Amino acid sequence: MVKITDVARRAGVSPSTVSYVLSGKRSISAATRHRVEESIRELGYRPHAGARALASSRSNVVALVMPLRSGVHVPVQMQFAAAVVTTARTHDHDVLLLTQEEGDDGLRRVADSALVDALVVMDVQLNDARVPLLRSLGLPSVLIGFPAEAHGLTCIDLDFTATGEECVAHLARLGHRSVALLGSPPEVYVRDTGFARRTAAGFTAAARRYGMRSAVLPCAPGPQAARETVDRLLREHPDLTGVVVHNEPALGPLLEAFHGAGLRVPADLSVVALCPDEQAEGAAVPLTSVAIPAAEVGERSVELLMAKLAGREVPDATLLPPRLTERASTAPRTPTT
Amino acid sequence: MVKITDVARRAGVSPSTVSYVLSGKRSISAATRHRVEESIRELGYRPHAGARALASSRSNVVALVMPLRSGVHVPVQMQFAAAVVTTARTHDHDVLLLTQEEGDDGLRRVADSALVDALVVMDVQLNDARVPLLRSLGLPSVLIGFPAEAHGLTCIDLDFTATGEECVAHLARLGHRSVALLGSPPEVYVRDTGFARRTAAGFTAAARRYGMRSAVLPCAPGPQAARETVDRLLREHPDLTGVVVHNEPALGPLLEAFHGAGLRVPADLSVVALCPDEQAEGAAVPLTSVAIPAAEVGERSVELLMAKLAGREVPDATLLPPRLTERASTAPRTPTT
DNA sequence: CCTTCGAGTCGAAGCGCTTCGATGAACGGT
DNA sequence: ACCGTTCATCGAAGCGCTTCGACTCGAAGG
Repeated sequence: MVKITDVARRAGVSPSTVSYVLSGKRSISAATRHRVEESIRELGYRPHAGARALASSRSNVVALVMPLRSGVHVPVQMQFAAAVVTTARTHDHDVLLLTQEEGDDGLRRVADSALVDALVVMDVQLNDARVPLLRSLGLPSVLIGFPAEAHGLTCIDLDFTATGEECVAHLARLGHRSVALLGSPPEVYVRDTGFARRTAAGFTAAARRYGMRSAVLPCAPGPQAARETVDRLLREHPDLTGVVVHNEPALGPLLEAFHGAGLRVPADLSVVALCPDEQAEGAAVPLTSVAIPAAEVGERSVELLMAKLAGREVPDATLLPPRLTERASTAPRTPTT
Repeated sequence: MVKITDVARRAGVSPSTVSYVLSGKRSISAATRHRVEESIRELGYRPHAGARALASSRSNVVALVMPLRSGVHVPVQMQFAAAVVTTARTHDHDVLLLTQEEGDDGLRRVADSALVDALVVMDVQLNDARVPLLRSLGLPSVLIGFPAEAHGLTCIDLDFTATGEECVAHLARLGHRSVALLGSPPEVYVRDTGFARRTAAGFTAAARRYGMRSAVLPCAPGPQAARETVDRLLREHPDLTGVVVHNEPALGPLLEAFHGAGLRVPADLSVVALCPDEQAEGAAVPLTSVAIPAAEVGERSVELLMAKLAGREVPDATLLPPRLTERASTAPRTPTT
């Protein structure tokens, strides 16, 4: 194994000089830098990560805590993870993969043992048990999603309020006057996720602003539940011409239920979905949709982390603007006779 | 930060004794062990990972190299990754996530810098450029999949030969006499993956053994290609009653093409798929299938790695037996009039 | 011309842990 | 009673790196 003293000897300098060439923390003459860099290349030198971590109290590793078993759409998680790894690498950091399973202890372990020097925590819930822990850990962290009490934490997510608004705005532009949001099953609203509520709030507020009639209905997954939801929707809102679906697993069944009810998309009903692009593209009628910008979230979270590690101030909350992609499922309202 | 000397002082022993309690590498009296463990608990001591790595030249981290952008079914990859992380944790190791993108350099980097002490490499291709590198790296590694020249490497995968055989055996038991394997697009056979060929070999050998007529056809993805493949298949093998599909993306289109050709599954045609269970269950007619045992592969690969790290001998090749799950798409051959 | 300063470099002191050899103590065998 | 063993523990020497203070030298400032 080649070490820093080997490089130093070959370049005719002291080990500390080599270190300074590597870190750039002190000025080095061009000539010396050159010789050192040459020696490094020739010897194929790589600093020993452990030694470095010990001496500098920086491991250059960030932890990524993933919900490896959750209901979140898996390919989206993957995109996110890929973005985190890639971005971390551009900042000379590596990524340690932790699962939600290990829970609190896992976080504490990697933090206390100085295995990592920052954390990215995915899938944060409204009342996430890890939040107090993260506060006390003394390591920079970024949360994907917003807990109820986010003060002093750095959080990032799609701006679901704006997403709700944007979907309504799109339908408004197309002339729709009566719209509905089909959301998550009731328990989700109660239990954990802030985003369901935020979407609904944006949706409702925008509808009011545009002077549209609007409704918000929860929807359980499964064809049976979808049919019931659609029945109820059409009964209670016979003039409905636009819906927004914020419920990936129920999306397919709902579309079939619309079909079953004799509604053609988009002729009779315009549909906007909140779902991954693949899903939107794969539907029988390609769906106008807003996707979770997973790659962007991943990239930005690492960037926030790096900023914090560098001692820079970062905003507590980062909300990424929704991007609505128009596809075939939305059309101007056909004036009903 | 609490360190080993703090624990030692509190327990009234020397640091080395604490270390030996932790590692179990020397015998310690029950009384002393007890006092030390108590102190550790009370102080909340965690050894500094870097210091440990430096002193012991073991980082207790394994690298997982994932193809984060590839065509491999993503949820299956996830399952695999989850199993790797979980199993690694049971052996007191953590997992560093690398992407294929970083390529050779990434492997060399984490190896040379002693960031990790072993590697799990997914998605190994027949002529994988990383193979020579892995040989020269001097770290234990486990490959998921088999390269052309696997000598001296530890590889693990589903036993595709046995899988081909098992599918045929299943159809044979049901009385089928003429079967076909619909495989990957032609380029796959040529380019990279050994498993396509191995499945075909097992399939053909078993068919011969059972005295069945058999054919192997490649199949490109997409509805168009699927229809052409099915047309050709029925034309060339009019007596066909069973097919095995080893091509996840083409599976849906193929089923539709069968339907379009007037074939009912399983009444007219029995279908066995090689695909994830979710996909098999989600089909219109739930498919009899063999799944890649991702979780098992992940677990076993880490176990192999740990054995190698412990200096134990491990087999070069580990082939996991296929498990065929019967669902609705296969049925006894209905004797044609 | 002497001081001051900054740029460039070195030496040495750790960072927190593991591990090796050494040291006692206890113990059974003769 | 003595010796060889084994068991339990300690002290000290690193592991390979970073970093702090100190030093030198030439240029700039008075």
